[in-house]
Amino acid sequence: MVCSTERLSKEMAVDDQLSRVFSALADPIRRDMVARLAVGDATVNELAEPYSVTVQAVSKHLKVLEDAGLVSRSKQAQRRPVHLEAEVFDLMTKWIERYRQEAEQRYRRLDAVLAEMASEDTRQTRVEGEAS
Amino acid sequence: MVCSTERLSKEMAVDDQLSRVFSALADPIRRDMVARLAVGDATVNELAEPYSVTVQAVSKHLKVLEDAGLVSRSKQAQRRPVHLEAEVFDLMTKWIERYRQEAEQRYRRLDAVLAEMASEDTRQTRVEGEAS
DNA sequence: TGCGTCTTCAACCTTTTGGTTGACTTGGTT
DNA sequence: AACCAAGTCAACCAAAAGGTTGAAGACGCA
Repeated sequence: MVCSTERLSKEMAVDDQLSRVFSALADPIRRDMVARLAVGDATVNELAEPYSVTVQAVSKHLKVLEDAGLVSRSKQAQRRPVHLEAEVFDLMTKWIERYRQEAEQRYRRLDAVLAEMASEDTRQTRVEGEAS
Repeated sequence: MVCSTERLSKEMAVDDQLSRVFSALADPIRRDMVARLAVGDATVNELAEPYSVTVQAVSKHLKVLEDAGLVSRSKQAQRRPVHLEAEVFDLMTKWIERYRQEAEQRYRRLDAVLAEMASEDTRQTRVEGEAS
């Protein structure tokens, strides 16, 4: 296995982004904003409207989402329309699916082993029963 | 749309668990432990070994993972084997896929609109070019 | 130019998080 | 009984997160 510094730094970078993405979506308000943005782009004020927090707080939330790569912001006069970037979701999905599948495979293997043991137990019991 | 208190509380409960799961996986050490547990169950000491933190810290991390429903712990003498629970991953996957798909559909629609506009532009340009 | 709107920046506060050390519980071992 | 090993609990600490208010920057419009 190659362990060059580039690879290491790349791994760490991925790790960091994964941390940022998960962390960004750990907040209900930010998840809600993502849901809103899936419908269409929106300005900061529009995004702030449903919540009982200040616009400044929403601006901070958007910065978190942007740093995670979940969202991008363009310029339209004094407006700053926010756009959802769907690609980053793949990063998470890949990570999740990987370990979910491993865990499930292991579960199935364990199931098979248990079934095997159970059938051996019955055989054993039968023999013992015949012996006594 | 039904807005009974049961439904609301259930929605909030789901929301909370989603927050806990995302939050739990936002930490690199905890993600690493999940990766380790996908291979097989492990004790607290085994899990702590690779990291330069105390066992107590790892114990706390495990509590976070457990509260998120990502992990369960049984008793074996003084050991406390940790087991990965794969089902919770579905909760995240569903959430992610939902909004990713919406965003991508929207992107495709936008693409179509832009293509339409582009072809109209070319037609326009051609007409202008012929006129000048 | 001056005004109003949209947005961000800066300073501050409180709560949460991730870590530490030290004491305690629990269950095997000798 | 004495001891050791695995984990957890409790108290504490520093840094980060999420929120607030107040000021400032950027742009359109009268």
